[in-house]
Amino acid sequence: MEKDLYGVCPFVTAQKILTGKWTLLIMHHLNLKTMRFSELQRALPHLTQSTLTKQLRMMEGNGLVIRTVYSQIPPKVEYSLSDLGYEFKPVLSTLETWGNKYLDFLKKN
Amino acid sequence: MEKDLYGVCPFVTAQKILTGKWTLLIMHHLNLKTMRFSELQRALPHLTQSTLTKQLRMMEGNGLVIRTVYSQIPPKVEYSLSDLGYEFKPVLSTLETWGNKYLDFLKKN
DNA sequence: CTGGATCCCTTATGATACTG
DNA sequence: CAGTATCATAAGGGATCCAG
Repeated sequence: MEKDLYGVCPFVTAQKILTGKWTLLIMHHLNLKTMRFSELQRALPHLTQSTLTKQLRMMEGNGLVIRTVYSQIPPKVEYSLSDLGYEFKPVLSTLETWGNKYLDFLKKN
Repeated sequence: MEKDLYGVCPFVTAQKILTGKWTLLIMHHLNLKTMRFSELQRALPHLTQSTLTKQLRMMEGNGLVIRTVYSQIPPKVEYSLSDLGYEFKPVLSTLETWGNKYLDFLKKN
């Protein structure tokens, strides 16, 4: 990832990482456990295969996710969080709490 | 905001809210204090006027921001966080921490 | 000062079909 | 099983100009 002038602000940086429409959801699942590609697909039925692949590639490129390939037939690929990815956990927690408050808010309105 | 089937998950909800490229940054500033439109512009020199307006309208629509108009010449409009917006504060804190870790990571690589 | 109205462009996302 | 390739579309963001 390039380091431009805007990139010195933690919020701008965070925002960049979170742009992907499914990033948070994938982070959440991988935070619970390492998963295979097909497991992620089942857990996220609203993504197409190609979209999921792109998201994972992006997250891998950003250093959030580690991709482990087992050379065998049939192929097996596992996705897990990097150290940086695990450090994201507090954000997931607070975000989950807030997301639920927001859902309550929506119900009342 | 519509309530579709996906909207029962706090992460999906949160992701929707955070899609805006500048949402986090605006939240951060408004979390510190109520600001006028022109103050926000100065604080965020990389947004055009029209983009800032759109972002704020979106955040207002999402219930994060409150827009107060003072009927006077010249016009004065203040933006502040709603209760829901203030409850977002823990997310901002954890995100800031993580963003800084990420920046450190980038420096080393 | 605070925005509205347009037009344009890039990027993100999705559908579909094919492959080692 | 885990992708790739291609094509199509949609949405977000930005530039510019106008206005109460």
